[in-house]
Amino acid sequence: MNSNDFKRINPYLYEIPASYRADMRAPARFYADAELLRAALGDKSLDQLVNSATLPGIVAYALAMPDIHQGYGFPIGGVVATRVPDGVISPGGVGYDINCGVRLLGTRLNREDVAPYLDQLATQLQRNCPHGVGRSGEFVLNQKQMETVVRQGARWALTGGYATEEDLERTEENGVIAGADPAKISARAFERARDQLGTLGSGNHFIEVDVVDEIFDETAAARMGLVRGGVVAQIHCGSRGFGHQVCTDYVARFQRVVHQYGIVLPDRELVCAPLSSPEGQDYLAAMKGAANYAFANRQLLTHLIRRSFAETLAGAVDDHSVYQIYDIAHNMAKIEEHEVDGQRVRVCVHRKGATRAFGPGSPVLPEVYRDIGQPVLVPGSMGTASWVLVGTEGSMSQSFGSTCHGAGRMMSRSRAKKEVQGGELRRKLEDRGIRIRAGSLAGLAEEAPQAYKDVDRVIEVVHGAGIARKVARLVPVIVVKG
DNA sequence: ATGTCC
Repeated sequence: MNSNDFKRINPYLYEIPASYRADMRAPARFYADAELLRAALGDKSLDQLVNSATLPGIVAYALAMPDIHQGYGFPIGGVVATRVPDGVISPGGVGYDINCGVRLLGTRLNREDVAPYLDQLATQLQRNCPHGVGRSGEFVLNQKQMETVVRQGARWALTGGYATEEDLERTEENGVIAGADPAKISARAFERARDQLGTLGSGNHFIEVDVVDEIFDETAAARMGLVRGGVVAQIHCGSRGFGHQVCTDYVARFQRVVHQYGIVLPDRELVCAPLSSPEGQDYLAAMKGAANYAFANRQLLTHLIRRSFAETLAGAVDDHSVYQIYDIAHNMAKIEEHEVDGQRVRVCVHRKGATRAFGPGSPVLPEVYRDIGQPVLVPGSMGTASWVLVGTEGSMSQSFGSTCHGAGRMMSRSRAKKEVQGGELRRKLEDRGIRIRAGSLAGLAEEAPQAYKDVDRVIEVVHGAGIARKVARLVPVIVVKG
């Protein structure tokens, strides 16, 4: 594949026609500029995008966001909507980290308030928030409690005083997706995850403290309590070993039956089952359970962040309270209604490394955000900016209410580890005034900013294409990683 | 992403 295979629809959108390959059931569209197109041609992600356009029941087109990169079967940064009930659902279209997502927390503090306490705050955050591969935390659940988390998501955390009603209201789906069924989740998944709630994990997961660097939409920013120089905190993590095991289990189960449904796959990793099949329905119920676990996980991390702010700042500042701005998923499949060619259609929207971005007026948004559109949280690579956006009418009409999710990896983990020295990277970031707390220097090297695309460029594309609108740009002052 | 191979 090369750039000649693409038709340029507008300055921010390319298309591969369905005639490109005989097995495509729809065209493939890629939101990008010339440089991001060149970057994406460096791995298999665009071939994976074309593969995803062969799925039975696909509606309109397969979509790729500007931060696309290679994933399991599907590209990370892909959006595929399949028709209900005759389309398919694919675990690879969701990803191994089910409901990996981002939570943004606000404070009443500004940069000057926290400046003297940044080292102490960084240390407390690292101490309080368990991090690293396989790491367990202080919340150890029995089977019954786990099943409650599966059914209730972040709402489960109300009972222990780890959540407020406002936190839940300001979470996608109010922090709980209906229809989760613990009976569809394996004993092994439960065993792996019962001591992992309220833990960060590793890889690109992080907790950050950021300062608002620039405001682009005063009205929307004010609604979220964002002011220039204001301090916010960000959580990026997912469902830990729980979602991973659910995905593993269902990929194996789907592989055993996919041939029975007469589905021909260009890549084994694209394995799927009809939405109406027992396998499809069971996966959906299990995936919802893992998604609810992830919402609960980010909720408990919120509790630990509040504890860290209190321990560091109580008595030192007037108000150290931490409130929820929003929490979004970027690895999920959801049944939604969208308008396609003037018709309302029910579809299963697979968003893998893509964020829901519902526009103004959507009834699923909390009242405080209904007229500005859904907040969209886009973390950049380590040490670079992160963005707050809102969903638009354009995302609703063009991209099944979806937009990008991050900077997008450009260099493999192994290459980054070879080319980047973790200790040196940490020094460089610390020299720029960013407090780094990293569990592993090798892990830090894998997340080096040079291994990622330029998040500001990614944002220019989605903003320019109209599938999200800029609200605020954030820059980090503390980064905590596994 | 992931008890980075039950």
